[in-house]
Amino acid sequence: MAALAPTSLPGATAPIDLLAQFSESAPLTQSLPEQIAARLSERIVSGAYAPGQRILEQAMAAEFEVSRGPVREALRLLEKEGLVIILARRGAQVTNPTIAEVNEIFDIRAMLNGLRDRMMAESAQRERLLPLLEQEIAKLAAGAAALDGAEYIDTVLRLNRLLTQAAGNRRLQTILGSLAVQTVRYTRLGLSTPERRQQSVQHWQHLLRAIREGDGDAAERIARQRVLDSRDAAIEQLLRQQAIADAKSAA
Amino acid sequence: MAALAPTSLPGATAPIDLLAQFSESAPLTQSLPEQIAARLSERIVSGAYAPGQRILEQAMAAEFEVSRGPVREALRLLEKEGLVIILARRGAQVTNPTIAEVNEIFDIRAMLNGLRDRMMAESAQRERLLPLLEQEIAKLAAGAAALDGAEYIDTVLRLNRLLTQAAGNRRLQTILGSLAVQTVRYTRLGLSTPERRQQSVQHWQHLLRAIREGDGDAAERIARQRVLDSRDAAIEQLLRQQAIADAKSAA
DNA sequence: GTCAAGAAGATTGTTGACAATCATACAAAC
DNA sequence: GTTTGTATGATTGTCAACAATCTTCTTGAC
Repeated sequence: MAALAPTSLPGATAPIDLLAQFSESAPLTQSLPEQIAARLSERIVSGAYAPGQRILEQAMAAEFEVSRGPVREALRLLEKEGLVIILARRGAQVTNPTIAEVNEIFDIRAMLNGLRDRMMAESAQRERLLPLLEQEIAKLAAGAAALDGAEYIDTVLRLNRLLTQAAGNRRLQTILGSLAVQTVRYTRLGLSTPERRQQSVQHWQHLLRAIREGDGDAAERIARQRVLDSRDAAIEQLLRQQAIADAKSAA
Repeated sequence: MAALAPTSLPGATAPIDLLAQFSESAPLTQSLPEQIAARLSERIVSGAYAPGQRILEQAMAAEFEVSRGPVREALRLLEKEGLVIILARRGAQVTNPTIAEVNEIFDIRAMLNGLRDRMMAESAQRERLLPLLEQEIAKLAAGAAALDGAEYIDTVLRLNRLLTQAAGNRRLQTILGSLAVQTVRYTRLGLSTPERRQQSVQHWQHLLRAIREGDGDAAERIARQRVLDSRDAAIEQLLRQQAIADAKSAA
């Protein structure tokens, strides 16, 4: 009955599709729950759905013109990503991460990116990936000043996805993909300063050298530092958002 | 209609409940899908359901005397734990991890246990946990020779759970809990040798000292080494199981 | 004998309705 | 004035049936 084509959902506009962006191998046709999850993910990440806001199965089913079943499953997918929390008999609501929780996410990312980049440096077949990496990092270096915020972050995301896929650890891919969605939520709109970008580019270049030289220890150390630096930016961004929210509620 | 009491499922025997064992805070009444997931998890971990075996929604619904809805959701929970894989329009089947995938799981555990134990060592409130840790590790040291396989592993699991909960990183708890279920699948029946146990106890004691002294670097290094050692045991165990399975299929 | 095409059966995906539970508002008692 | 109990409405949990899809078996051609 309900069509399964990617853009079959009513009111579909931008096919940004954040979830698919990080999935290991995007299937040509997304399932209905996945399509719904992608749409909702977009709204949460963009801030259209505020933290704490409830998401009612009935209302979503009506809007997307499906029954509650697929919506239900979509909400479970979003829970896996950490974008909503589902309480028994109380339904789903948009998560409202504290500073502490954002710290936790970045701590985990720091460790797992370290593992990933160490694997990369110690992989026998890294030669094959090096040209691609060099190209992407060159793009990053060139665009550090030129690109706008969203483009810059997209480039970094692409770079990260490249490394994650190359590491060849499926479960690591899944976990990092899930954490990436959460990360994007706090960095996408964040205007990274030129200084921070400059430092980020330097980190990537150091990482590239470590991988080229097969230095796993260095690759891990650099990756870790890079994530912990980006954590600071995310925290700042979150504080700014919260300040705005507080000001609004006070007005 | 269907009762929700913990033992309401037909044919319920042992309330082992592996899933609840690793959940952050076991709710007093498990939901129907959770109960079903726990039962199926038991069967997969124990080997009653062989790798590759399909799990049909209809059949499970009939056996547990529920409709397919809760079974469906239970299977999604098991997928999250990595015990089954769900393919679109082809249903769920028990995962059949390769040596490479087990390696991947332990690699991730090594990193995240490292983070966890570093957090523990650097936590200001570690003083409060130290007596409990000392007690458990003493129990482990005393029982290294006396306890049987399952008891020994349970003690190690309890110790790990204690540390994971104490770290206070919810997402880390979730990820490590999920990985632990997978790990148990390959170590529960594995008869660790006395030598390996002895070495494991030593590692725990070294870790204890590092935590007591607040040495985060050491705690991380030791935790990592401990997991990588246990990885070897798991791989051996897996090879043995596969050899048995091969012999059976050849006969 | 092997391979391809088609039909039948099995299985998941989706739907709408009903049951159980929870949150809220209101009233009554202390 | 505060608190407790109750009734009502809202919302999720579960169910059984239907639709869509995949797998397997059979049939036929080369």
